[in-house]
Amino acid sequence: MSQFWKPGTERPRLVDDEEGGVLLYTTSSSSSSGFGYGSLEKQRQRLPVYKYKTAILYSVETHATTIIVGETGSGKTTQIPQYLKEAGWAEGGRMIACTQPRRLAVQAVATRVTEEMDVKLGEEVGYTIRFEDITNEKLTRVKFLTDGVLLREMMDDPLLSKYSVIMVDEAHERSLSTDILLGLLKKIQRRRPELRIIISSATIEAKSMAAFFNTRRRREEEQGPTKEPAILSVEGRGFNVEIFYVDDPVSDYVRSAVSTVMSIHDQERMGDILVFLTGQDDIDTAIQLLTEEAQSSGKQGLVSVPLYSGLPRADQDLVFSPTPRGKRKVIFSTNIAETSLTLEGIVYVVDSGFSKQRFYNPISDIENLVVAPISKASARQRAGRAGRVRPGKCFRLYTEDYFSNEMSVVGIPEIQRSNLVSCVIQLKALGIDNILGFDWPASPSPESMIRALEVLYSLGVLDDDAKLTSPTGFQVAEIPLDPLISKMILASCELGCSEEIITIAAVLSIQSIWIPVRGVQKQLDEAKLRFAAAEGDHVTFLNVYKGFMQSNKSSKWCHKNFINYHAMRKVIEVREQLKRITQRLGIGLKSCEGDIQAVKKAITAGFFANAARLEPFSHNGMYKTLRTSQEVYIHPSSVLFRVNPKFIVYHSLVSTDRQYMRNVITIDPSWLTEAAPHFYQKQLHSSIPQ
DNA sequence: GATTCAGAC
Repeated sequence: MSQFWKPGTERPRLVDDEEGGVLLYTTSSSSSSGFGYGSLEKQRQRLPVYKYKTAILYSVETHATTIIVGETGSGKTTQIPQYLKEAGWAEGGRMIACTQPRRLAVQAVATRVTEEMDVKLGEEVGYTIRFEDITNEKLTRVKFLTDGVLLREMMDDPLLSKYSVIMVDEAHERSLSTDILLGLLKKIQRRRPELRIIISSATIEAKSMAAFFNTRRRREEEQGPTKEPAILSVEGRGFNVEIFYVDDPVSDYVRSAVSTVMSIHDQERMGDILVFLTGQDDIDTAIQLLTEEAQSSGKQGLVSVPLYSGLPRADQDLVFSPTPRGKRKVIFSTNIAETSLTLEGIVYVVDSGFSKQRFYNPISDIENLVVAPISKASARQRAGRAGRVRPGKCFRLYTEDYFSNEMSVVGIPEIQRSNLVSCVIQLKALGIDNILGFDWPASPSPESMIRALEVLYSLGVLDDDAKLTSPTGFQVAEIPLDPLISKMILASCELGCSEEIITIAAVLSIQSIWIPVRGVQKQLDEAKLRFAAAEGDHVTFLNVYKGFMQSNKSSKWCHKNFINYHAMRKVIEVREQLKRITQRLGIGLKSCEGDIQAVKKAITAGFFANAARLEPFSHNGMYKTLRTSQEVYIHPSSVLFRVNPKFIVYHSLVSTDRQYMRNVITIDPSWLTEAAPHFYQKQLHSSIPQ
């Protein structure tokens, strides 16, 4: 698909864009290979953060916590770890850590810093992300890592004692793992007064971060660093972006976005356009509309490109290919372009004012994906995307009055919108007993916490005192997956089908192994039938995995069978990791040699709470969950769709117009009481006929 | 016969 590349020319490079996003250069002129040490050093000194070097180092020396407010392009991410290193914070066997929310950013920043320091990656400077540890225990002094990896490291070293300074980058994004990490770092600080924390954040969040880390008590005699956090601001290097609003609210933001693109193309000078929409549906509709309108009005020179994370890699690459001469590229994107990817050459931004967000309802225990208004912070971030190469313009498809008076200042932190089962078990594993009293940067609702505790208790992971059980609780915590999946893996060891179950676990932990196609639905269904198992989707995954391995992991084979090759590579990676972990836990892998009943019993051992029963006289395939008698249906993508077996266990619910069960297997209801007698005791004689 | 924003161990 990358037809814009000439063979033999350089492919795009990943380069840190100073804010955790990744900028993809396509021109060889920005390659650093042409620069010697001297000019790299000059480049470093030209970054805005350079002027603040002394102030930053002084503040870190004298304050337990320093908050750096750094705008786009300030250079904070690449420079501050180097300043700390130069100032001696990595001496005496200590290390400097810098966390990022995203893997790609970790790799890009680490690579950039090794170039600037003229060292080899994995020696003095290294990085760790899942599946990839490019560090050397003896040599590495500056380490970049995802915040999720740092959380995992705490399981072995709860006080993170090998680090002298921990810099948490992009804290304003308030991702789940960043918030957990911040809460834990505050606790560690009390035990390790010598530890320094640097939090880099956007303006809007700085004050609340400072309040959170302010542990100074009145009249307290202070020793060591000041407890009250310091706040330092570093200006960015973005260009000015002029903001335009609509006069009246728009009723259809997709249509409105398309007509805005048309008028930009008509009236504004050259430069690419980035349009923020909510999902694949919006994006496909918008591209179709734009094509039609351009055709009917005879306008030429527009090249529209979709961008969302589920897009196959080859199609994603189109976004980074240089815009052909005399053409204007229009990128229709989800939120992926707001923080995760930085696009070069964008001069105009069209902001719909919406994004899809996950919300969790602890009462019904259902996670929903809904189109919701974005925050002011997001709107500013989106607008900023227009000012990276020259002054730009941002067209907001909402009124100025709405922006000023109705938009919330910041979004709801992820921790308040999520199922907390994984989070709670992680805290428990770190010895935090009083989960409900944990000091968070933003507290999740008590209902969510209690629901998580209930689920973990029902899995046998927590005991009556809400302490981790031994060995089950500790083992489940050790496995980096949803605790329900981890429990399934542990059960499979006893049932002698762990070889099969870790394959299923790996498939369930990635989005989808099928190619997301529209229009060729029929072929996809036929391909699926080749692997379909009467027992259900999980067993079907085993058939797919077997076929993939027999094809010698062939991408051609995947293509032929409508299977996502990259997803299968990931399945293999996760599976390898699970293999290592089970070995470490001392539970060997065993195959059940085709005894599918054992496999289904293991699945039931983890997912017994997700059991449903077909309504006796249902003509439309209506099921009711055994636990809450909720109305649910088998998802049309399941191999058991329209088969409608009497009793099933599902992996997850997706709710649209109905509640659909995704990934289901048939079960014998007696396995439920076998797997979780405590859970199904009451229902034993009422809802489960024996 | 209907779809899943983004991210991570």
